[in-house]
Amino acid sequence: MTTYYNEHSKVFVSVDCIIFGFEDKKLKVLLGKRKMDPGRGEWSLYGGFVEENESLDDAANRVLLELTGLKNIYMKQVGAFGAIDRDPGERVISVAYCALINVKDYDEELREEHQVEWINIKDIPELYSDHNDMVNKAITLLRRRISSEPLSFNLLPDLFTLTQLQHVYEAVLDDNIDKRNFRKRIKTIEYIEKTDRIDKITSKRGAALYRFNKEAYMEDPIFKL
Amino acid sequence: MTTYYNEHSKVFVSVDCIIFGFEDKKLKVLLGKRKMDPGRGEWSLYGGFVEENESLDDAANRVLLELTGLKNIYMKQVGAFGAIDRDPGERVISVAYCALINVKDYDEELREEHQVEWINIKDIPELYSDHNDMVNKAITLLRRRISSEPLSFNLLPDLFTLTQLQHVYEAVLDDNIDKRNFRKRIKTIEYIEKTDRIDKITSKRGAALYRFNKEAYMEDPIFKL
DNA sequence: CCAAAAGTGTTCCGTCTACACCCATGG
DNA sequence: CCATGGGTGTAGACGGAACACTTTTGG
Repeated sequence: MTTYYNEHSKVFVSVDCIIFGFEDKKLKVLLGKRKMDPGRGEWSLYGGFVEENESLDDAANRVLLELTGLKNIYMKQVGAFGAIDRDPGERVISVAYCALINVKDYDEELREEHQVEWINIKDIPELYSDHNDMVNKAITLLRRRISSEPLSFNLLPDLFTLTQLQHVYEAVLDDNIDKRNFRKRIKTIEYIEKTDRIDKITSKRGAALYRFNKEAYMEDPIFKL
Repeated sequence: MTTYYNEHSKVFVSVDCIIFGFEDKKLKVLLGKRKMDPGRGEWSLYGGFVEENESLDDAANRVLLELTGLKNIYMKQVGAFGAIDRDPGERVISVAYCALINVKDYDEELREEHQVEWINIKDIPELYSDHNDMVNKAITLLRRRISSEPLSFNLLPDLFTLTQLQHVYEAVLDDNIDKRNFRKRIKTIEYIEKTDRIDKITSKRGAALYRFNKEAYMEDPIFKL
């Protein structure tokens, strides 16, 4: 093996996942208590080390799969965190990734098995290492992007009501939205399609179910809400 | 030394700098030909390895200082690049950083000594490894941010004319801007202050010089242009 | 005297915001 | 029959876009 860079030092690289879910009209993050040293017992994001045979993105997807059993999930890099002493054990540079999942797709047993919990973003405790910074940066990015990219649908089932969709925006942006104005805007977006299905769970009258037509969006990928 | 993570592998981590400058009404990037193997002779960003005694941000600032002699420069992380084979030599994960400098602050001799050149972003050649991806991502971020953060001033001298400022926006956004509308918006921004100095270099009539009052901005850091 | 860049207002149009009532149904 | 959430339109305010001429002065 040719060794070009021997005079330099190698470091551990990890990935940490900020996994967002939407439940009970609130934006939540998956957090657990660390099951290893250093930092055993502290609240923490779920993460893992990057191995030789995988890219950063692959590592993030593997970690997400390990935890949730879910594949082909929306994931985006949040940034690299590289303070010297960020990890109390050894030098570890970590790359944070943000994922958006539909809470109902996550098997409850698997969640309990990994001992992670959905924590409201307004009630996030002090976390291990710099994980609070990671979560805050992820929230900032999510807020900035949710109005210019069709991200919200990742937090909902395939079929959703307009009220649910509005609640997602209200939870992410932490602000109230006028119902009529919201629905007016949705009507102008062709690829948010009304289906003939009716949701009777959350209302007596029943609410029309909509779907995001990804193919139609892809033909003209412009999103503004 | 306690070793917690021995079962995992370490990798080299580098930083690469996308250094933007504004010259001749154009947005440019500092590029040079690689002076080491692998990839010797290929066009490339300027970079360096992250050492044990420095954070990622420190490493990026050190590399920038090595190249330009400049300190306290606006720098922002662009993202981590971690494909397995991105470096043809060995596994190297690289974190890209974007810097904005005033071209006139960069000593020409130092520039020639390092054999780097200002290349118009419209004429960027094929670059080493994934450096084209890094540059493209940096440009995308810069475009997104220049209208909501006071970045443009970093590309200009302390005193600048409104025409110069407009040219910066036109170069970054690659679009023409209406002069009257532009100046109207500038007038509403209190912390872009007209000075009593006149620039007689680029016009016979002379143009008023303005400055960005960072202290005034910091008191109420809202920027919208 | 003329070329070259600086400087300056108004009108129009589209977009965003505020706002309140009726509808359908399950219990 | 009533409590609960679903669904609908209009008017006024505001902000962005289009647009052309006068001023100054060095050469």
